[in-house]
Amino acid sequence: MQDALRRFKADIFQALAHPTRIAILELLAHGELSAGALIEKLGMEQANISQHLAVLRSKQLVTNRKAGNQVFYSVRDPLINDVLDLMRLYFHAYLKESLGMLEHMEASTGTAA
Amino acid sequence: MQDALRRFKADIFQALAHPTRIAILELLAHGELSAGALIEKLGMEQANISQHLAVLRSKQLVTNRKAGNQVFYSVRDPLINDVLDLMRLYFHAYLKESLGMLEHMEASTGTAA
DNA sequence: CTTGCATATTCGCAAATGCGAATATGCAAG
DNA sequence: CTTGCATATTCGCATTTGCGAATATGCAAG
Repeated sequence: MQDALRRFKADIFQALAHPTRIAILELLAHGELSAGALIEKLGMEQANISQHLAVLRSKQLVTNRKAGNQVFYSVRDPLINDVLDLMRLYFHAYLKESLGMLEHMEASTGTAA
Repeated sequence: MQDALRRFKADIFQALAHPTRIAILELLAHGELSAGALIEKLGMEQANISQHLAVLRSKQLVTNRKAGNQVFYSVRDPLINDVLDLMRLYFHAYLKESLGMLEHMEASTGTAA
């Protein structure tokens, strides 16, 4: 049971583990978009985006609504946006630390030639 | 730049995208543990755990402290625990929904034979 | 029914991942 | 220096992933 839970989490993380899929979710954070709109905004191959959408669908991270010719996607649970926001915080902390490390290195090696 | 950020996030999620690595981080949430302790608690191959620790190290999710013969690991930034906690929330929401769906199905098909 | 558009799926194929077996490294005791 | 323990790395090998090209599906207009 404990293990099933971890597999579940790992599956979700796996679905998030691609820059294009993160971009899709971030674009959808503001509201639903058609597949075509996503393809245009991301400037990538149609098949590629469709495949990534299939991954997000299979893990139930997005839902889709068909309207005539088009398919509109939206994030199923806003908690996912919270996770992405937390990652943004994490990135900033990390970045600050990296910059601090850089400054420290420059200070100790001497900035002037 | 936007893209670099997404690659960064995707890399972190990728590191989280394995049940064993999630288990490691959850065990470390309460404090540092030696590699040996992790191996024992998880009951898996030594090489396997060591490989997973290498992944977590390479993404800087954990730090290690060497003490004589042993190596002690700890999570570098507690924010990662927050991410895992959020995932727990997500899982519970998801589970409740799944159960709700199940109940609904049973109700509409009729529980009695 | 045919044509055309939006989207999804399938098909190789290259690259990445996960695993255990085997081997290497590094420290510490004798 | 040798021996032994704790941990890390390397080596095949099987599985999974990501991609574009090609093809399929489904709806809507004529």
